[in-house]
This record gives sequence, C-alpha cells and structure tokens, in this order.
Amino acid sequence: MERMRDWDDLRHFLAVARAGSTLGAARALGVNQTTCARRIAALEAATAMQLFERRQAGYRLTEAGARLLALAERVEQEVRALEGALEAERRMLSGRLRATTNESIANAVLTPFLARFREAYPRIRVEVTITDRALELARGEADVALRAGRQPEAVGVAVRRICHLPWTIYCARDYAMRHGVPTSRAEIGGHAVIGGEGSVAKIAGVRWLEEAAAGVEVVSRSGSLTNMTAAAVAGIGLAALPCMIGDREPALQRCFPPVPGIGGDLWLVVREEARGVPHVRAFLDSLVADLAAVRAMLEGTAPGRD
Amino acid sequence: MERMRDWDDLRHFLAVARAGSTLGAARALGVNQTTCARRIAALEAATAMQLFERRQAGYRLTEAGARLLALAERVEQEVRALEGALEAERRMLSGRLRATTNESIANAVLTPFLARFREAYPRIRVEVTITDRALELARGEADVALRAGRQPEAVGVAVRRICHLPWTIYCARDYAMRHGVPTSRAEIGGHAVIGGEGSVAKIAGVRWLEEAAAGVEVVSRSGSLTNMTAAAVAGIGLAALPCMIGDREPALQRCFPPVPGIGGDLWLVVREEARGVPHVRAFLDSLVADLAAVRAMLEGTAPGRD
DNA sequence: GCTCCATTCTGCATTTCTGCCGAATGAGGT
DNA sequence: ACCTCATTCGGCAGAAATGCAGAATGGAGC
Repeated sequence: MERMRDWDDLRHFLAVARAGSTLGAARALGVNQTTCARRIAALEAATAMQLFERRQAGYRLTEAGARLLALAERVEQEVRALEGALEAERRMLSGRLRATTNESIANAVLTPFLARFREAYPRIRVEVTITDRALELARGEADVALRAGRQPEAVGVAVRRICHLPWTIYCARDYAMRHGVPTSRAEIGGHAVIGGEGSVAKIAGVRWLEEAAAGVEVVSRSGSLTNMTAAAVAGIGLAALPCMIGDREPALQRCFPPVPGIGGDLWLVVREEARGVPHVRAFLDSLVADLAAVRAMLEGTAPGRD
Repeated sequence: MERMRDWDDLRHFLAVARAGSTLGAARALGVNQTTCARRIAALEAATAMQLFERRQAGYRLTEAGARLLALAERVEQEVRALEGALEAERRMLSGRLRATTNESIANAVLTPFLARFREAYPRIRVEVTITDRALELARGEADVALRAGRQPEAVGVAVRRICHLPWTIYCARDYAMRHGVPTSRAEIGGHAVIGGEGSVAKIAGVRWLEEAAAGVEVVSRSGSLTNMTAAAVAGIGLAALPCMIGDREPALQRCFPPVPGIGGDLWLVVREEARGVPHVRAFLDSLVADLAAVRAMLEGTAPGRD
C-alpha cells in the first residue's frame, strides 16, 4: 500500500469499529452517517483491503480489520497524549487581559468563573472592571465584555450570543408566607413593588412590573439590580429580576415562571484585535465552556423564546 | 482545547516542521503550498497556540511547537506501524488472477515482474496466457492485460496508459563492425533488412523499415518480434524493434535514436468487475509501481512524444 | 547595488467533501 | 402478520477545501 493518504480516516475507522455502525459513529463524531460510510470506503479503497462487512445491522470488522483496530488504538493513544501536552502547553500561556461587565453578571457569572480560570491558567492576569457603563472595547478600554439585554452594536468587535436570560418576578420566601404570592400579572395589584431608577428603570422587566402594579405604591427604587435584590431579600416587596440572579438567592422564590417578552440575552463581546491572541482565546474558550453550564441551568427553567 | 478536529493536520504539521517551510512541506506531501499554510493556520486556530513563527525565510517552530513535534512524531511512528501491519495483512491476500499479454511484453515486463510479485504475495496465484490474440476481458477470458500499440477499445474494461514505447532500428554489434551502421533513413538502402509477416508486418515500425529499404531484399520475415530479435542478434540484418526489447539485448545496438512516428504506447487493461477485488488491486498496484521503473528507463532514452 | 531565488500571502475558480433527503432492507417487538 | 426502528445506500445541492496565478518580501550571490 502507498502511504496513508489521510490520517483522519483512522479517526473514523475507530469510531465505526467501536460503534458497530456508521450511523452510531457519525453521532459520536458529530458528522453525517454518509460521511463515515464514505471515509471507510475511501480507506478500504486506498488500502485495497476489506476492513468491514456491510450488513443491514451495521458495519462489522473483518478479521483483518480487527487486527488493525489495535494498531489504530495505539495511534489514538498518541494523539490523546499530544492533545494532553497541547493542553498543558496552553496552561502555561501568559498575558494580561481586561474584562468588563456589570455588577450582576460579575457576581453571577464572571467572578465564579475567574476562580476556576485562575487555577487552570495561573499565568494569565485578568483585570476586571465592573461598571454599568459600557466600556468601548474598540477604543481599547477592555478586551472582553459580558453584556445583557439587546444585541450590542459596535464596530471593531465580535459579538456572540451565549444564552437567553429569562426574567420573572421574585419575592422573599417569608414575604410569601406573610402576604401570599401573586400567581399572575393581574394579582400583582395588591402587592408592594420594588422599582428601578435611572437606567435600571428602563429595563423591560422592571417596567413590566411597575405597569402591572399600576397605582400601587412603589415602596423602593434603586439604580442597581444588586440593591433591588437585597431589597427583595429583605422582604420589602416584589422585584423583577433575571432568573440568573433571582434563582441564586435561596431567600427568594419565583412568583411565576419566566415571563415571556421581558427576557434579554447574554452576549460575549470581544475586541477584534484581541480575538486571535492565544491567551485571550484561552480565556474565551474557558469562559464559553463554563457558560455552557449557566446556559444549561437557565434553559432548563426558561420558557420558549420570548 | 477541544479534541483534535482533524488528525491529518498533524501530518501537515510534521511536514512543515521538517521542511522548515510550507512550500517545502507541500512538495514533500504532494499538495499545494497554500494548503499547508492553511492547515497550519487551522491547527493553530483550533489549539489557540502559536506553533510556528512566520518569516520570510519560512516557518520556524516556536518553543511550544518544538515540544509538540516530539509528540507528533510518536503519532507518526504509530501510523507507520499501522501502515506496516496493513501491508503485512495485504501480503496474506489470496486469490486467483488471470493475466494475458503478448510474448515480447511478457519477456520484457510481465515475467520479470511476476518473480518479484510472487515473493511479495505468495498466496495470490497468477495464471499468465501469452498469446498474440487479444483476449476478451469483458467475456471473462482474463482479468488483466498488457497491450502495446494504439489505445485498446473495449467495453467493460478500464484502460490505463503506462508509458510511451519508442521504437527504432537495431542491428547486431558485429553486424555493425562488418557492414557499418546506417545513421539515417536514407542510408538504410544498402543494408539487409528483417521484415515482418502476418500481423507483425502491419506494425508501424516494421512497415517504416521496409519502406525505407524499398527495393532491397528482405532477407528474413517472421511473424514474431522475438524471432525478429533473434534474427537481428544473429547478424542477419537490420530490424525495427521497440526499445523496450532492443535495449535489453546486449548483442544489439541502436542505429539511431528512437524514430518519431512509429512508437506506440503500453496499456494496462483491467476487467471492470475485477478492478475492486483486493487481490487484483494488489496485483495492479505492484505492477504499476514496477512499471514506473520501466517507464523511467524508456522515457530517459525516448525522444519527445511522436 | 543589482538580480535572482525561495518564500509567504491573497483573491478567485474549481474540485472535492459533506450534509440532507428519500428509498430499500431486515430485525425485533406487538 | 404487521408495524416500527435502525441501518445502509444513492442522488443532489450547498459548503468547504484545494489548487492556481500573481504580488510582495527579504536574503544570497554576483
């Protein structure tokens, strides 16, 4: 035989051999069944050997194929070793990186993540700026930002949607015991309501609550979601909050499922120039992997898209 | 980093690391330089690591890249081992195969090849039918044929051109000493000429010689090129022969370089149905590899296409 | 200082690969 | 006996990878 034309065929060979079918292998590899079948066919053609028997029930290794499997596994083992080394290499990356977000997201997402990230990449120094102002990444004020709400618009940056951020109405558990819980928008009328101030007052969820409570006294106003959360925890009244925040407070409970129409999205914004830099990539990759967990948690409890 | 997306990137990585440039690697791999550059870029993007420094003089490994090289070489080693096993596996192929060709090609090409082939694939039984008749492969009279001349036409077969077969005029060395050597078509007039008979008389080269020698006695006629060769060796006169045959006779010498216009081609014909069968493939692959040597020898001495 | 050469990169055309869809085929369960 | 399910295979359209040609760059040799 000539030299192996495409080492990637071995990856497919292993997957098919293990799954026992091109379909199963395709699922495992995240590709189409046809692709697996074709790569096996290509490998067999290149080597002029029959590696599998085609059956209705799937692909079964021939004797020769089975003998080859062991060898292919050794190749795989070395590839895994290389991947491991690559990972180790990567953990030695160093550099400085400036991230920014608002207080709520910092508390719920970024800060917990940073703890893990520092473990994995001790030589990457991350400086976090927590502010309500949206720093201008394009001007070099920061490299990475996490933003909530509508899709951020800016030039010179790459924007990526992470997940949906459902909102709903929360109240303290002891508030619920004392005053009961509204189970629909109509029942909000009789309750004390915590409102927003400044830019916070403009948030869809906060407006929704104030409008639902039309005529009722707003007992507290705050320009910070964190503050509003604290007010709710203190049992002052109902507050509209992102589930990402409200669910993290053991003292709070949802009044009803996430409200359609008041949710936002979580966006990851990266300065275009910083995007390709290895240690920034490492940060982003880790962050995105970490956010997958947040996403899973939220989507599990979220309604459909609103 | 995620899992390695494409193991074949490692092959390119190795090639570039060794060649020191994407261009050199591309040559080694038989692909385009751009492809190498792009696969390295893809690998670096996937791993978010800089593996090479781009310079005008070429690609140079970074420190991290150099550390990875050793690992990649281990992968390669395992792939080579697998290739070896595959080859060994292949040598255990068994089966029967019928080949056919004419006497000249059998002597010059097929028989010498068969000796080597039997060593490599002891369990494949090859039956050779040497005949001037063109057996009908499509009818199952044989699986593989080697043919000389014009492109064979037939249905149900795959035809592949191996190389050009130059012809020229030969005479025995001692004939040359006794009678001199014609150095052009015009000088043939005074020499004794060996002609063909039957289908051999129709071959372009044989006709060319007889026409060049118009009026001169044809001292011998034979229906077999082998016979004509023997006659030439015996010093009877000049003979038109394919260089493939004439050059193999130490007792013969070329009168002049290959004559444009009288050459043919060597064709490999395979019965369509037999093409995919492993042991036939093994035979064909070996034969083609072997013929590359024949080709190199002939093309080295051949004129341009005629 | 000049040319020549090997190299990299970019934009475009083409080939190749991949995914998707539907049909066919058996096996297994009801 | 029939349905359902998992599987393979073929054709087709879109996507991705590849090759090609040209421009730019910088070093080596004359």
